[in-house]
Amino acid sequence: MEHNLGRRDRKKIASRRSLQAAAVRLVADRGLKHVTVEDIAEAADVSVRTFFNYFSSKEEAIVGLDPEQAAELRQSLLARPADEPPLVAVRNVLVALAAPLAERQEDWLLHMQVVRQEPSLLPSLLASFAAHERNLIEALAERTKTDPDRDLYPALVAAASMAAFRVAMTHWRNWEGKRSLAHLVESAFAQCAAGLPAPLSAKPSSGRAPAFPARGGIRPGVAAAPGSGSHIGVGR
Amino acid sequence: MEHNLGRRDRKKIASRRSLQAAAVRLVADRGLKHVTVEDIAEAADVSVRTFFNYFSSKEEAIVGLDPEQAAELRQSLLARPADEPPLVAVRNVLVALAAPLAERQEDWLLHMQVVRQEPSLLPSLLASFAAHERNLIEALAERTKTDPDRDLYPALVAAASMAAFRVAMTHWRNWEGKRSLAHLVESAFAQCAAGLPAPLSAKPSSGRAPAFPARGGIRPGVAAAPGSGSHIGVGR
DNA sequence: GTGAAGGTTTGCACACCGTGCAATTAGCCT
DNA sequence: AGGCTAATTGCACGGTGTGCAAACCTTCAC
Repeated sequence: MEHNLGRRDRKKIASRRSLQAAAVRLVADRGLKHVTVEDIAEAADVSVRTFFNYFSSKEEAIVGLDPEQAAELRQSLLARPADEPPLVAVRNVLVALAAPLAERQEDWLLHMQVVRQEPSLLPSLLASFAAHERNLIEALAERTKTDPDRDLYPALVAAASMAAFRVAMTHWRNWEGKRSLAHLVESAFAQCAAGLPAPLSAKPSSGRAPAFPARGGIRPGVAAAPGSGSHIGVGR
Repeated sequence: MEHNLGRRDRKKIASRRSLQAAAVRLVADRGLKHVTVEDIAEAADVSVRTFFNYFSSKEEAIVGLDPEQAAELRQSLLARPADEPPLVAVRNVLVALAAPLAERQEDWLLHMQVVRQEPSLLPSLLASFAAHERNLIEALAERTKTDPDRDLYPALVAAASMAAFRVAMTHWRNWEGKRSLAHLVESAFAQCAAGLPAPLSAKPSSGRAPAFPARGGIRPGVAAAPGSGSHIGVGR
């Protein structure tokens, strides 16, 4: 899949990967603030200037944003059978995307851990999500033959889908991979497709019964929940 | 509401507002790249160093992230009657929040226009959304008595709500305020609550006539090209 | 009113970031 | 081999963001 490329392009890919890996590794070790671009460049054995030929910032190197992945997602979505409702089609694509992701669990969990521990990476991360979302919107608009500038629908489905995926990823990390990512994604989509009814309350069949929780508490009793800090940095 | 503060605090607020206003105004004029922190500080008549006492970056000054607004949102949500389903409660809070926002349409549309024209602001903007989302998650978890670290539900509702609001805002801007923001928000939430069914199939009772003001002379340059290169600045 | 206490503003120094430019190096193709 | 093209590198330079200490307000107590 990468073997019909010349040495030049292979080196390029290698350099990029090397820089990304070095960035993640160093930041995991020392923390973002104690890693300079010079450090990363040195670890990848290239000049600082070359680093900036690949990435326009430290953050970008860590977040990654694979350009070919975008096109692939779009293709996958358009390839789904036309009789699938949009939300189902997106779900299937994302579930399929989750499989290979789960194979490299270790890498991804480390990656996500770094992002969690470094709030200042959040802006970049979310921006990359936004890029995927735009991609999704266009693909959905094409699929449903609606105008994304006039109609809420494609933007809504895309936003809800990304939200579902993001939430699933976050919980996957919280459980440290002990629950299947695909399962979490499916669960999230199922709840969205059901209109996000109140939990624990009434069965979906009868109307929105406001008859309420009664606080049965299905939650597993496992204590834990170390006070998850909720600092979010806005800015650089 | 601000009069029981000493002169000192009033000056602080004034400085902050002044800096924000100057930032937005200057960027709207010259473009982000041609505005330095020094320019902003000068326009607000404070030193550069003082600017950094208020904001940690240019971006933060523009995006804004009002700290008191967060607490207010949380309060509003907890104040909703307990028999409202979570999604409805959030919708009502956000619709209420949209009203005062629509009053200052001009300011907000300018603000949003600046953000749209400057993709490198997107990361910061999304991060501020994320901050609100975390806020929402905690409030929802409290309301539904679920553990946000173990249960998908509060995170899902929060994410979907923010998505609905964000999409509504975007479309509001696309229509330049010609459609009521509150209506758009309600419409978005209604579609979410219905589970985002495929469009065109079942028409809502009150048919939103898709007969649109055919793009006549409205806004020439805004809508970026169809092939809108999904370039999104990730990073600084 | 006066002065101490505590907060804010400011200048200065300094490290890091990100980019344009031009020279050099290395892969590619005939 | 030798020209062509693209990547790498060094250098210079302006902008960013922070620590520190001095100067400068408010506030409050006396």
